[in-house]
Amino acid sequence: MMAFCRKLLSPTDFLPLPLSVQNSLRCIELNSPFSPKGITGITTDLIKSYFDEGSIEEAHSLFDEMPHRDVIAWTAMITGYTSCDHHNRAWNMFSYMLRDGVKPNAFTVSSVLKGCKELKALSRGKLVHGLAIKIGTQGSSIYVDNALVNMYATCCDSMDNARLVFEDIVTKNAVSWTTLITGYTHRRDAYGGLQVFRQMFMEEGELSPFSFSIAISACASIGSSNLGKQVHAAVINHGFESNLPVMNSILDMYCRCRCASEAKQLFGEMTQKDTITWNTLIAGFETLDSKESLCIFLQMVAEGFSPNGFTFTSVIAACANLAVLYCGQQLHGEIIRRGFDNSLELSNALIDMYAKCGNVADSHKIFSQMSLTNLVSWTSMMIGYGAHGHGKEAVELFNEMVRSGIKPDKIVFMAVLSACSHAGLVDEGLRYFRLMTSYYNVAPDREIYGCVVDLLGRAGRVNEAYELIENMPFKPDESIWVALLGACRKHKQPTMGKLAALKVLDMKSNKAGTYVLLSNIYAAEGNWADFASLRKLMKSSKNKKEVGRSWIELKNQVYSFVVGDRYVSSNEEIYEVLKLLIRHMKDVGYVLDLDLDCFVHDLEDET
DNA sequence: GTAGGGTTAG
Repeated sequence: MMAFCRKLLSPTDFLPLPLSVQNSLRCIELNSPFSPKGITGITTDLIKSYFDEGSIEEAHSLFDEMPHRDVIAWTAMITGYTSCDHHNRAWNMFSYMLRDGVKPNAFTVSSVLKGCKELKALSRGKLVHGLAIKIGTQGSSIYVDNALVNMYATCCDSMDNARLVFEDIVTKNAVSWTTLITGYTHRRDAYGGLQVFRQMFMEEGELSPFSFSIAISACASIGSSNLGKQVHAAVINHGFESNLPVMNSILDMYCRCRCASEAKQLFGEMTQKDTITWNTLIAGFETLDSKESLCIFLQMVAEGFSPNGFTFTSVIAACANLAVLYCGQQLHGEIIRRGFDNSLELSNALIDMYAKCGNVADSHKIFSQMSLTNLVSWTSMMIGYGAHGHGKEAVELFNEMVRSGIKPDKIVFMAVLSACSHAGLVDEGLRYFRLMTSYYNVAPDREIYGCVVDLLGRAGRVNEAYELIENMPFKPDESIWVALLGACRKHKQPTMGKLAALKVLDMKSNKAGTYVLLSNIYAAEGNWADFASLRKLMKSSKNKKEVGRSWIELKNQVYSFVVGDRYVSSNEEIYEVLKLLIRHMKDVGYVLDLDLDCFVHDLEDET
């Protein structure tokens, strides 16, 4: 015992120790040897300090040396391990505690349940639930009840249990409500979450800003600005407008519901802003208007806010969307200067950016230099290869990924199938389509079938593509027929093309492009009666084909233009570059597809 | 001396 105290009080330990631990030791000095906490209490205090500083091993050895460990000390260890994401060590501590005959209290039970929740370990959670009933903590501690709801709401297939425990809570507090709403929302049942949110008002439950943020995030996840606006109004009515996380989630909701002007207005009216506010707007505009997203980024820096990894991930994605290589490279330099270049997510965004800017070699350079990769890194690299027609490299990368132990998901299969499709590796692609279910146990969905239709269609195997559509376990949607129609157009298959076009129009799709393609087919087969009636229909419905837009980056400025654009034509330098590009395309053997494209443009001019 | 819920990435 004396040796233990001497170790604790040794002045040589003071200097390298974290500040909070030093403070605890000073407290011992002040109180020792007649500390009111007792030596066990002071040591527990120290253990907590070590965990707070992330010094796990120090906390562990201190606990090992404790001559007497009470329930509070054990619980501090369990909580400490849980806070450092060492959930299995927390569970082991709990087992040792029970083995030592120490009776857990409500603090212990709620901490252990949190660990079960993090591990999504339902069976362990159920054991603890049983124990909680046995020792009488369920129903007597709101912390235990809420932790049970949280554990069941997070584990798979146990939402009913979460609901049962929740309904049994006599005095539900704000945490109980928020936990249940979060449970539904995080398992992608936004309507379920919003229903509980509504129930909370009806039962006059305790309101808190937390429940408002999660309800808003539920509205965002279903893209309902209508519901989002209602919750926004409730936020104002209940005086939560001054809560920054709530306002940030409303901003995110407007962005994700594609309400750009509402988002901009709210942002302008917000009196308080933090990095998350800026990042939310920048990330939101990355998909809504990438150029604007870059402008907001400049504004953020000008106003003295420090961009972080999230910020750079969004602006790099914006550069990818705009295909502005020079801008992306400058930002990459800034990322390295600021030391964010070892971020996994950011490296993934850079792989995508370089590939979309036509520089797949630099994508690979980033990919190969990454110390840590995940499924997204491999997928981004495969998408990059696929888009550049390097199907073989994409397939090799897929095999390498599987060898490295990463389990493929649906999206990586889409990347491989698309890469095979663009490189004409039809049989290779079909092999992966088969392996997907038979070997990798990934269920193909409608989008995967769309990829396979595209794979067959691009190669001109339109009949096989049609057969696949007819036999797939889903009702074909518009995009699948559009893919087949595109293939028929490319391979000049008017009969199948007519069928696909009629299917698209059957789906009440008012896509003018489909009308144009169908009328082209009628014209080509000399069916002038149908051609004329379709053109009449197009004129009456005022359908206009969305204009195809191209862009060119010149001297750090992006110019966007459409066919016959006078603005671009008047800029001599751009015109010269375009002429150069066309000459280069002809030199490498590209033949302009004039017959159909001119027809489309003629029609556009007329409508 | 030990316990809880929310907002930003293929």
